[in-house]
Amino acid sequence: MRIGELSRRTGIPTRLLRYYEEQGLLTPVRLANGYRDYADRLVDRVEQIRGLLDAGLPTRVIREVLPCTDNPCTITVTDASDELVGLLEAERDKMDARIECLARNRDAIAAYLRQVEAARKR
DNA sequence: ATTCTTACA
DNA sequence: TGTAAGAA
Repeated sequence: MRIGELSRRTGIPTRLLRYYEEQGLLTPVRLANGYRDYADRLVDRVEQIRGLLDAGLPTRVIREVLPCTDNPCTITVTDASDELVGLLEAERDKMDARIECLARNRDAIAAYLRQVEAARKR
């Protein structure tokens, strides 16, 4: 499929799909006319990338972790560099911190909503 | 009509 | 990330 269809199927603007390619996150083949040709399986890949990006991981880290997700993860475990491990540990900690922050805000909002509900019944 | 590249806000 | 210009 060409970039337009992939964009429709993933909800990601074509601008970003080209950007992901530039960052080495996607590697579509080229048609004779120069148009990018994306394999169907790349739809999942794009969703994968979105998830990681939304989680706050920088593209340089995703670039190294992604190949680990679609291939049999045997060789990847072997060549996990100390640097990558450190990067991922740092990302994990950031995620933990954000989860805690979100949980607090969620609880605060939930409490507020309960108050609103109680007030309406009276 | 679609996509491509490059460049700028 | 969004948008624009010019070419294919």
